[in-house]
Amino acid sequence: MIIQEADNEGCTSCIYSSPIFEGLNEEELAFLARTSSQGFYRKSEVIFNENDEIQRFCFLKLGLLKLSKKDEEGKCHIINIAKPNDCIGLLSVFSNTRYNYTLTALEDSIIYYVDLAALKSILSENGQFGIKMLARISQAADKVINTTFEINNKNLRGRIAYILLDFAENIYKKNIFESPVSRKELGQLIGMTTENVIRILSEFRKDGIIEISGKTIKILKPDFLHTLQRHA
Amino acid sequence: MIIQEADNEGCTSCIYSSPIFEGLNEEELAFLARTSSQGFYRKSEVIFNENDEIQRFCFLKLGLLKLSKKDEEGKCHIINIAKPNDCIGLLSVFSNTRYNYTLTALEDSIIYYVDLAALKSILSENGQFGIKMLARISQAADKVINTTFEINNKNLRGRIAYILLDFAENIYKKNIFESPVSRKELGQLIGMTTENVIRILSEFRKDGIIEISGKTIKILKPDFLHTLQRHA
DNA sequence: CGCGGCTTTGATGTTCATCAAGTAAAGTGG
DNA sequence: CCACTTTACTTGATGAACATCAAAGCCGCG
Repeated sequence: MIIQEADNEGCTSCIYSSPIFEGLNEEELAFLARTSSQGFYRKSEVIFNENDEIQRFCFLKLGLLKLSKKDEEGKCHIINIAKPNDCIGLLSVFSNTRYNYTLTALEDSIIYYVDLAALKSILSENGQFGIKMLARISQAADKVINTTFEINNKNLRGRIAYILLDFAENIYKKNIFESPVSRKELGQLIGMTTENVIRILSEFRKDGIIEISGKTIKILKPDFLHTLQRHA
Repeated sequence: MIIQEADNEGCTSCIYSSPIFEGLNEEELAFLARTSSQGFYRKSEVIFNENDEIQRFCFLKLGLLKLSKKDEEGKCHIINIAKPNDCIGLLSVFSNTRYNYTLTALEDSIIYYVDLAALKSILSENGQFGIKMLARISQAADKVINTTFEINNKNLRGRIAYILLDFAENIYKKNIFESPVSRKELGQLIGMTTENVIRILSEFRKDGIIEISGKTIKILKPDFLHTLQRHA
């Protein structure tokens, strides 16, 4: 990982252009930019670990990340996949001093860091900005809770259908894409064993619902997946 | 349900004494109190429904509530149980215009309502208060996410152990208590069928781990439940 | 007092995890 | 760059855990 200081090219302008900081005035933006930095991470690099101390507020500029957590038996579960402009660890930043989750890059990623104290100082002066942050945090939490809810109420076929559609519709906006995660990680994401992920993907392939070649997945019958997902 | 206006006895002082509004000055508290009201609900009364419009910020003064949601097949799931001073629907208030969940009283309950616009106006002026709200919302979300996570990773025995300990340790702070929910609701809360809830409770009773008489549950061997909960 | 919902127990069946075993791919060190 | 090791992927067979179905007693409520 490489960290660049704030004054280098790119970083300042990214604070300025981020939708997260929309509504802040020139002075506030400049103040934030002075305490900010950016990190470049390669695919599969760990950005922070469960239980690491929270020092900075961070958000994803480019790439794709996974938020994961180990259960009592040491088995890993993926809580969420973060897309650009998602505030990462949003759920812990204001309430905890340590992360509840481990953050790992699924693709090469760029992350912007803002000093927490600086952010809080802006927040304490600018209530409107605070309200926006409340909305943002609230939405992020809702999303995690809802996704978990939906996945839990589906059988295995429904879960695979759900996640394939999620990738196609929300992340890649295309019916053909490279899966950002391995079969094993897919299992960790939707709560099933690797073997069953593979079995059901194969089944969908044989049934002509999808095409698979390695990590590339093409959805041939999205409507069919929608039905599966809804009913199961 | 009965709604009392702000100026009646009790309500104003409750805004003043609530930990949620700690740190607000006299003027701010008075402003909030002017737009506030309280509602009394009987056990099993519905306070709001999934998809109702959000008009007010509310928090539980006294009693116990359940937050529930129906899945696509119409099956009900309990997302969370709210205790006094929990901000209710906290997860939707700042991001949505409608509730994601249905709120129902599990015991006779008193709820305080604060006008959302009034709250936002305070928030926009008082950034420190906003930061506290961020922490609070963040904590509430964390709690829901963590609980769901833990329950999902346990087998049925572990889930029953978990929820019995949760009631005993976090809600009633006693090893003997009246279950606030029916067997059916227990199932909805920890994701299992009513039949299996009953089966496992009976098993625990036969094994001398608990005593049951109707809704009254006495935990005889809490250590045993802790072990069960951890390992399964 | 009778009806509907809650509770309980037993029998049955399905879904899914686990185990096993083999191939392919990807990373590692000499 | 090749041998080696590890990790990912795949398929099949088995068994356990859990849901579903059925039936009967219980309780509260109108």
